[in-house]
Amino acid sequence: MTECYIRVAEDENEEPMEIPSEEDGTVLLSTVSAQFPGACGLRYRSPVSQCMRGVRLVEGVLHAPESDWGNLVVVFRKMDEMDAASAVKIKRGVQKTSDLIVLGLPWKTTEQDLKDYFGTFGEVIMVQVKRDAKTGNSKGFGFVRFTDYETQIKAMSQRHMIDGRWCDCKLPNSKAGPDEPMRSRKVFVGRCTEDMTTDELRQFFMQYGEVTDVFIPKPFRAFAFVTFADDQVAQSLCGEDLIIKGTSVHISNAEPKHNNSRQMMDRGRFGGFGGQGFGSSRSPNSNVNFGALSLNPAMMAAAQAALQSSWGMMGMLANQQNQTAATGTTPSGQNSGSRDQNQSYNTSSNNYNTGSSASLGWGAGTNSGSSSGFNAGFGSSMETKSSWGM
DNA sequence: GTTGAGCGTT
Repeated sequence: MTECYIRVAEDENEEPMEIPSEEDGTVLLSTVSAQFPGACGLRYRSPVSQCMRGVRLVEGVLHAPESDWGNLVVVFRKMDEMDAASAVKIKRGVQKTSDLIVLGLPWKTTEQDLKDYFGTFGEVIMVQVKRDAKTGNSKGFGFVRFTDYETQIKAMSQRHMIDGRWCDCKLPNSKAGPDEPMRSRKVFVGRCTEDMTTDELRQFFMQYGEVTDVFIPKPFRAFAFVTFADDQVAQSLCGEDLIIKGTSVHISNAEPKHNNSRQMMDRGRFGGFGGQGFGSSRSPNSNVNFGALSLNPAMMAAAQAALQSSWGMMGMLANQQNQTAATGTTPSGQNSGSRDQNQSYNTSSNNYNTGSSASLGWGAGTNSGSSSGFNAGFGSSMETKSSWGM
């Protein structure tokens, strides 16, 4: 077999592109993804069954279907609802406006002046001039909020001559975090194993986009942070369970350190899941209440993983299902059983952060030597987490 | 009754 070109398209109706095969007649997935970013495989329509058939993929090498390659269609990583969901997420994030601080205002400038001036850029929905409470004198700065994000971008991109002074219009420091939590370039990687190195994580996550930083807390805590150059790449991975070195890790938002679990719940992130009843009967005989349980570091980290984002708990539950399914088909797991691979989660309440009444359950096989309460242990672990300064 | 880099009483 000699090198030839095979025809590949994004869709059956699209014009195909020719990409080279290897000398042995196979095609490298990397060759495909070089032309079709995000590609993870190929498929074709079987002349026999008229169904779409997947092309065999082994270790990054695509093997020709039957006798030769016909017209191939690229399979992209996570189609349909995930792409749609992340597209919506991204769109929402981009369109969201925030208050802008206006610095350098003349003392005499009023809110009406601000509204008149910024109204020439686009619809204004809020203006403020900050004043001294007693004297009523302007402090020389204020805030403005536009309806449209495009207007906000325009306003921030230039200086403003207002009542005879040059003023700046920028994102206030106070709104850098909580207002736009979905636009982080950093993701939280839960359920890491100790043998994963920063280099390996970097290598792995490179496939999704440029990685600018990998941070693994020491000593080992079963999670890591990966920062991408592009926030959209980071966001597109959130909620995913990815397999690294045979271990399923869970990707979620890297929340700012001030976002503790209490704040997250008060913000109503868990509210939408109320009534769905997270598996209160999933493992009825293997649940241990936190109140009488001491957590080892990996479990502690797993708990943090759950609280890192609104998807964390869902992810852990989903993963538990995956794990259960996986152990059924895999003779011997690749993970040492001492870690968090075989624990079960359980809650009969949506109130995750109350001490004794919370009924988060952990699987059997945990060390229960100490009698320190969950609140104490968890509280200190959150303190530790804060000290890493995300 | 002043001032000129900053960061929002409600």
